[in-house]
Formats: sequence, C-alpha cells, structure tokens
Amino acid sequence: MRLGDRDLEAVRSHRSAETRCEVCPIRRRAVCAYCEPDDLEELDSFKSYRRFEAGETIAWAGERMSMVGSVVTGVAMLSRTLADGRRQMVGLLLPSDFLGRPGRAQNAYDVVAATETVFCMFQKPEFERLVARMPQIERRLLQMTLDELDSAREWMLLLGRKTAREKIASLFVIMARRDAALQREPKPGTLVFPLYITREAMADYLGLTIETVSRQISALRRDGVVELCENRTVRVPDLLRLIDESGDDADGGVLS
Amino acid sequence: MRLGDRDLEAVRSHRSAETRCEVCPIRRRAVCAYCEPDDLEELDSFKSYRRFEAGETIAWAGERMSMVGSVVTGVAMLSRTLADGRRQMVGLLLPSDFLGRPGRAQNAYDVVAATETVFCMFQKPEFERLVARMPQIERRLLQMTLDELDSAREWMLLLGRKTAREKIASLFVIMARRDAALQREPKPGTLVFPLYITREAMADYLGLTIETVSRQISALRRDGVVELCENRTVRVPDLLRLIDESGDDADGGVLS
DNA sequence: CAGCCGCCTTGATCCTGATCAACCGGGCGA
DNA sequence: TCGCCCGGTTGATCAGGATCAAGGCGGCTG
Repeated sequence: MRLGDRDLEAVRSHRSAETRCEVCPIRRRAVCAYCEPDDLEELDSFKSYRRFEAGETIAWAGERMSMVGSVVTGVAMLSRTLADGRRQMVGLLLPSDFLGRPGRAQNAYDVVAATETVFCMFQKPEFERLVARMPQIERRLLQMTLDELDSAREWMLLLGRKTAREKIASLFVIMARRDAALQREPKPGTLVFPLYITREAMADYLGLTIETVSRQISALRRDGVVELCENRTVRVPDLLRLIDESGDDADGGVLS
Repeated sequence: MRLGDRDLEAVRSHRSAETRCEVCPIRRRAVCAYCEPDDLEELDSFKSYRRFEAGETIAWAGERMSMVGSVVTGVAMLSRTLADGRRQMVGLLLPSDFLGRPGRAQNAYDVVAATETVFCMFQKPEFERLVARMPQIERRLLQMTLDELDSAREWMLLLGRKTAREKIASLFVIMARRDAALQREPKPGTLVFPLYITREAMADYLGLTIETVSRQISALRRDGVVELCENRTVRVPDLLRLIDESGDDADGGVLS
C-alpha cells in the first residue's frame, strides 16, 4: 500500500528510539517497543503499514486476526459489548501501543479506529517466528503487557470507585500525559492537547452516558479547570488543579 | 520456615502439571505456570514457601517488593485505594496465579491475604537470573500476563456497564469456574463451590457497597438462582440460569 | 454463661447519574 | 439554498445504588 507524505513522516519518526514525558519525567516509553535500532534491518523486511479511516472497524471480536502490530499515528479503541448492546471500551491504543495477542488465533475485542490511524503490522506467523528467534522481543512484549495490565487496573479503580466528575478529570489527565509523552519537544507551561475522541467514545471509556460526559465537561469548564478551544482542543491552565479533581493522590495514580 | 501437613500436601499437588475445567473444557491452566516438570530440579533449589494468615497484608503499595511467586493455596487480593479511602480490588489471586512484577522494584498495589494463603516464592534477583537463563519461563510469564490482561478487561466491562445483580451473578460464575478449574476430579452435575471471600471483599471487587452485595445475593437466593449452604458454600442448581443473569452472552464472556 | 465483636441482613431515605426529550450548529448532499 | 443528519448541549424526571441506621447471629473470650 502506498502512503502519503504525512504518513511517511510519521513512519520515519516512528523509528526514533525514545520520547520523554514532561508530566512525569521518570516514565519513558519507546515509540515502538519491539523495534530497537539493532533489530531494524531484520524486522524491516517483514513490516507493512496499513491505514484505517476514522470510524473504520479494524477487527471484530471473535474474528480470526491474521496480523499483529502497533499504532504509528492515530487512536484505536478496543471494546466489548454485552448481549443487549451496552458497550465498554477496554483499551485505548495510542501511538506505540501494541495490538494483537501472540499465541491466540481469535480476537477478543472489537477494534475500531477512533481517528485516521496508521498501523505498523506483521503477519502473525512471521511475527511469531521472529519472536522465537529474538528473545529480546519477547522481553519487551512482556514489559509492554505488564504496563498495559497496570493501566487496566488503574482504569478499574476509575470505573469502580470514581464519580463522574473525577472520571472526566482523570481522562483529561491521562490524555494530557500521553500527549506530552508523544511530543518530541514538549512545550513547557500551560498544557494544550487535542481530544482525539468523541463524547460517545469518552462515555464508553468511562462507563458513563454521553449526556453525563457533556454535563461534567461543562461543569469543569464553568469552574475554570479546563478550557475548550477550537479543533477539539483542551487547555489546562493548572494541571495540579486538574489532578486534584481526578481523585488520585498527587504522586501515584494515573499511568501514562 | 516449617510447613504443616496440610500445607505440604498442597505443595505436593502444586507440582502437578495441569487441571481441567469442567465448565469450559477447552480452557486449561497449569497450576504453576513457570514450573514445568523439566524445570523442576533447576527451580527447586531457589524456591521457598511462605504462609500468610487470613487478613494479613503481604505487601503495601509503594513498598519495595523483594520477592515474586505464585499462590499455592488460598486467595490473595490486589487493591488500590484513593486518597479519601475508597478502595477497589484490581486483582484476585487464586492458586496458580503469579504475584510480582519482574523488572520493577516497587509494588503498585496493596496485597492482602483473603484466606490463609501459601505462596511459592523466589527472591526477585534470583528469579530474574533464572528468567534470563530460561527463556521458556519468560514465554510462560507473557502468556500468563496476557491472560490476566484479558481478565482485567472483562472485569472493566463488569465495572463499567453491569448492574449490581449482574455483577453478583458474574462473580459467582467466575468463582464457580475457577473452582471447577482447580478441582482434580470435578464432580459432574450441580455446582457447589466455596465463597472464599467476605462481603466486603466482594464489594471491593465489584465496585459496590456491602449492603448492595448483601441485598442482591438475597434477591438471587429468593429467585432460586443460587442457594447458600453452611460454610460459606454456594450451590448453583442451574449454571445456565446464573450465566444468563450475568449479562454476558452465552459463549464468550467471563474468563476463568 | 454472659458479653462483646465481627460479619451480615434489612429498612428508610437520599443523591448521583441514567433516561427521555428538546434544541443548537455545522457539514454535506440534493 | 434548503433540509437533513450528526454530534453536542441542556433541561426535567426517574431509578438504581449509596448512605444512614438498627438489629440479628455466631464465635470467641473472660
């Protein structure tokens, strides 16, 4: 598949080693955790890039999934749906996140592109052969999976025990941190970041309805905690205030 | 540390290779996923067994954790607490489950023994050396972590979208399946299994209050979905009925 | 045996977030 | 240009689960 210039730029930056998070400077994250420089030539021949439109379904729960890979640009959502249609997002894939489970044929979740999204993908059998030959890939996958597990557990705390207002504040903190982590040169000072996703996606993420999401965002705006600018952009004048609203204790808490 | 006869019996059976789950016969689970028979001699010299009393705190969030290991008998709980004391259980460790994160010094969760619990433990540096030497251990850890991630996501669906009644039914389904999976020779017919944990633990697990837990269990009993016997034992006359109450679709759903 | 404590149950009331409904504004195709 | 549709906002009302409160039961200890 032929990629456009913007996508190619993304692919190039995708190969960079690490970025730093301004909000929690300790935490670092490789943009593509299994592609370290010394593996590049070996992996490059097996990679392919695929692009999905916003709203496009990448995979259905229960379907066979023939590829694995990671997000280069854009946002993808993992979700599960109950028999009567209630839906819960169970994962949010931002650039550098891995999609697909080595060693399992079936896909456990619906995967939908929230925005236009580019994936760096491998055929699953080829990837598994690569993993078998290169144990360092397995090690990095384990670390990534453990990180995801930590995020999932933080999310469980949010879903089980936080109020609607705290949930919204937490979401903003998470997105601000993730955005800062992905910035090559994060700007100091006031945080400004894009809200990639719709109210519906936020509601599915937080276990709320869209009406409640809308109301609580309005309330946070009314109280001066956040400002909404054009292009679905959020400005946070005081990050500590926002973190305070999120219910987490100042130090620990939300994993980026 | 000296173990009693009952504990020694548990340790012996702990070395058995696999058990089968009557409820979902496809799913199998090694009782101790990193201890396959061919590794036994090598690992044995590094193992030690530790016992914790019911209610005893095994580790605090934020603390350094010098050991890793897995549950031999009993039940342990992972939980996170918000600044104001609201608590959410984020993991339930039953026999065969792994505790501790290779490659991280600090413990992210409070770990509490729900019942008397025996762990098979390794000093973390030794375990990491073993892992480095034996890549098959890393592979199994990856698979276990992926399983845990799937469970966590199933749990997120429960926390975000299920009603109190569905949450209770789901919990019973999970415990029935886990119990059946751990039975050496599961009895066919009506399911009977122990409720290892208190109402408080259930409430923390499900994101409810103890009063709601109590009320919903009473309601399920009144409606004939479950029966409560002595010794905190639950009898399920019709598993399909219970699964129906849990809100999951019949096939997919709750991971054991 | 009495008294206490921990765990559980049940009742009454309250409140947060869901539901139902109306409306707004922008983008897009007819 | 009109009208529709989609995503978002806001209001009114409802209901599920939280909270507050009282009491029961069983086990443990003095």
